[in-house]
Amino acid sequence: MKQDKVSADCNQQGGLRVRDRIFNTARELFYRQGIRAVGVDAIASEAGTNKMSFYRSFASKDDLVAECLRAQVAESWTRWDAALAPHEGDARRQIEAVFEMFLAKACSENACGCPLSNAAVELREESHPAREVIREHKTEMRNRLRTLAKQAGAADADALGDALLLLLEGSTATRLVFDGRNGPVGNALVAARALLDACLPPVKAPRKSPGKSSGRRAGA
Amino acid sequence: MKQDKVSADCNQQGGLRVRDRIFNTARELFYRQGIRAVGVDAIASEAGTNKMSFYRSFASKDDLVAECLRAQVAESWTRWDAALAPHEGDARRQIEAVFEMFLAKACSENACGCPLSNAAVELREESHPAREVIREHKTEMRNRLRTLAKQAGAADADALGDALLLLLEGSTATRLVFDGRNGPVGNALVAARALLDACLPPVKAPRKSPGKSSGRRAGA
DNA sequence: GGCGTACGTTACTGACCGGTAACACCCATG
DNA sequence: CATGGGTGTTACCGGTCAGTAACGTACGCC
Repeated sequence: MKQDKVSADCNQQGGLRVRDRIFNTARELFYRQGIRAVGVDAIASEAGTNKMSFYRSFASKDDLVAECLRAQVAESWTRWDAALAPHEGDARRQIEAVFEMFLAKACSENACGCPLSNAAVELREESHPAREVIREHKTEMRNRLRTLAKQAGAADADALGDALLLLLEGSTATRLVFDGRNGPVGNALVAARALLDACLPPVKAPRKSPGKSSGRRAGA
Repeated sequence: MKQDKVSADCNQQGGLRVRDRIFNTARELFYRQGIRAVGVDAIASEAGTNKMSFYRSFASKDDLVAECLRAQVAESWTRWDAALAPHEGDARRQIEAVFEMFLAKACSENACGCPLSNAAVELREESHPAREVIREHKTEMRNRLRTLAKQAGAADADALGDALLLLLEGSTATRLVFDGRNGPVGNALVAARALLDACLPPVKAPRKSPGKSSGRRAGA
């Protein structure tokens, strides 16, 4: 009756199918306002459609939530691998690179924590389909950091990997309270560097000029 | 009509007034299941009373939430001060003590994160009365850690304090996903010790035997 | 006894929630 | 032209939410 389809979507999602518009809108709203705070009606209307079309594309809200988190996981690993790639073979530099990438996201304007960790707070029922996604992702993250720590030559790689994970999780968590510029996340990178300096063996004859490997002040 | 008052409260809150029973029940339910997941009806009936008595004691659910968090803040600082007291004058030992206390709580069975941080995830509206409580508490925590770092002689005390805060926040946050025994929180203390060793000047003639100050493996 | 305080009980409001039914319409494909 | 898939529209369901009104009752205190 009133199918505009060219306008109506205030968000710039012109050519996308309804399902994708709903999906993108849901991810944004869930992240910004919280999962429980956003109803399917709000998602649908914000996506320029209605609730009926929502349920033609998704079996339930819970399913949509799980799928949004799965997409988040995939994007997260894409960024992760992209950060590692330029420093193949230098595990310590890879750790620093993944920290830089991660913290840049966490610090960015409008960031409000980790979508997965936030979902873990909001969705406590063990039966929720999102919980498996969350646990799997965090476990994988932990394993990857421990592996990197081992490759970097840490004596207790598991402890170092866990320490790095705690710094990362703390960084995203504090962003729900503190500013991105003046908050404690601004010191996460120097903390990681200090930890790496303390737990890793001294640099063993790198190929390049050995004096400037860890750029800024490494003392704190 | 049916006022039992001696039984009816399955939880052992026999002699307490209705207001206190509601308050305690609400804190427990909010923490365990999440704030948005718990309605006033559930709180009232779990406290052995009804919704009408709820609204005779509290102006609104949001008010109750804020008051629960304020109580959490007060208890938190009580534990904090109790942890510091035995080591007056030894700031580094105080930091370790507060970490031990904090992590013991975070690791304990049935722990599921920090009530304040969890509330920050669930209650995103800036106007919510809980947000001020949360921000104030986390800021105070940051300041105290920075002060302790300075007293311990850190060159960059602000950075060290922030690093410690990130470790603490990460520890509570990961407890919503990982087990208390096998999770990364188990390595938070060694991480903190490594950080302290790296950022603090070497021990300057302590009174006691200097060889065993940092008990376990300090190298991480 | 009178009275006030604290509390229980029932019933209700209006809003919102997740989810569904039925129907109309556009448009591409055959 | 006919068909069918994708979509918009309206109306509805049962349930839950936060919050309120009105009334009844137990008990302590003067």
